[in-house]
Amino acid sequence: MNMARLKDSCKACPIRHSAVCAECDTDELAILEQVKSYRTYAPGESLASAGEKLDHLSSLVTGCATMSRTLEDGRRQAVGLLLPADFIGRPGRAISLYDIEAVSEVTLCRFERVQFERLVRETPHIAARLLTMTLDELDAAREMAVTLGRRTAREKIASFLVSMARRQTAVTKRAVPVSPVLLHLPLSRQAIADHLGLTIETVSRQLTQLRKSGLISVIDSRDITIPDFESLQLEAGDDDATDAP
Amino acid sequence: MNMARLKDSCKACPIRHSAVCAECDTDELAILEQVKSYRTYAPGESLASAGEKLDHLSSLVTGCATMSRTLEDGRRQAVGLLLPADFIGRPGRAISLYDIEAVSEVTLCRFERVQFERLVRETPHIAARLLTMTLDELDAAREMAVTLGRRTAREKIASFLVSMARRQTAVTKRAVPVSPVLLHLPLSRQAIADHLGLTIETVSRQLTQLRKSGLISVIDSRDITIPDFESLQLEAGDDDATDAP
DNA sequence: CGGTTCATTGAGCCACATCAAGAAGTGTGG
DNA sequence: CCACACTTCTTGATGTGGCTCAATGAACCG
Repeated sequence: MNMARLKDSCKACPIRHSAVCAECDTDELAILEQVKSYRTYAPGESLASAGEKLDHLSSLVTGCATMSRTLEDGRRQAVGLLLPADFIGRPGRAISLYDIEAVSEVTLCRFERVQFERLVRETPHIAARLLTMTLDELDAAREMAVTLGRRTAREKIASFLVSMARRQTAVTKRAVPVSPVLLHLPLSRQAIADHLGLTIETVSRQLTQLRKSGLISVIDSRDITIPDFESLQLEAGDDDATDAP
Repeated sequence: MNMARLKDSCKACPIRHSAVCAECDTDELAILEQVKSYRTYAPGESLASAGEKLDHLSSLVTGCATMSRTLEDGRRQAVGLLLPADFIGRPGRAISLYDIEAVSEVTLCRFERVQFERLVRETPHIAARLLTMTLDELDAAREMAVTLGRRTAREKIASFLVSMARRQTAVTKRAVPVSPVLLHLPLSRQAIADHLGLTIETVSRQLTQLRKSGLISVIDSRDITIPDFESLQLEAGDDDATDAP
């Protein structure tokens, strides 16, 4: 990661056109550049803890992180998977409701809370983009609720893979994944289980079931190919356009 | 419902200080009054359908509605329970992702989509309030995901009752429910099951279990009392402050 | 008072969890 | 280079929480 280059200019930033700053013009970007700061985290490192203060709001620039809650007896449920351009933290609330943990090495573009909250108030382009992004996250969270509440283990795994493939192609600017899809999973089996409300064993078993059904082929534990994307979508019971704008 | 009075003035509106218009000043309210219209729906009536156009954005003024998705084979998962002051529809997207159905008689305060989207752009007080409300909904949706993914049937029922009690007292302006809590459930057993990812039979059984444990007492199928609110919270595995501002 | 809807309760079953044992990869130290 | 520990994933055997199927009860209503 070339930090110097990131610091120099928002124009070279890989998430310039998709993060909370996406709608900003040159002048507004200049303001952001004055107050932003970067920080990197190692895999496994904590970016925030449930119940504790979070005094920076950030955009995730590179890497991957999970947002989750752990119940007192150790049960863990993930509520979000953070990829580049995703926003971390809630304006107006200093206490995080969730644990946020780096999955791979993560770089954040950070703003101090009070400064960012002023920016939201005074910069309509930021406020508007933040609203759009929050509405998108709300859709994603509700879609997650449908999956967690009513889909079978097999459908959960299939829809997780479909969703990951969609987000992966969203980054590379293509509208829709084209078969065969080569998919890299940033998450361990345990992390996938935490996202889907399953156990690690069930995740493993369902993946081998999907493989035996010919819906995926497994390269190694973190990489699979999807020979026919539409078939996998059908398997997910996926009838919507979650990632539509 | 005295429609004439509702139409006359936003000042008499029961959700004046909690809906999307909460932060508006007198001038802004005057603009809203020009473009708003009311509509009532009978119990069971549809306010929106997944995949279909929704050309009004609304605030729910009185009554109760559910937001849900039904899979092709009939499985249904609710993703939200709409109570007075809640907002319906998404600025920027004309197609509803969910079915919205009146549970009791519902009154909406409606705005035509294009007009409202202009208001959001030109009225910072509305944009700001909408952002806050969306962030609150996002928190609620994520909390729901934790419940759906990792809590047992008993915990799901307990946390549902706790959440309903909190929202009920939020309306009456008290900060926190005081024991004993008298709670009215606007939902049928089937609707509760749809919210919690359970069957109607499991909902019924868990309610009688909670009753036998002395955590609730059942007046009739829609009304219960909670003798000790804190005990029920413990039963829910509830360690957070979901409804905090 | 029969018909309809909604809730409760019981009996049996199944999808997924739990428990347990390898297998495969990865890093460390000798 | 191997030996060993450690982590992650897979696979099998067994258990169980909640679902399915079925019957009964309770409230409402024409």
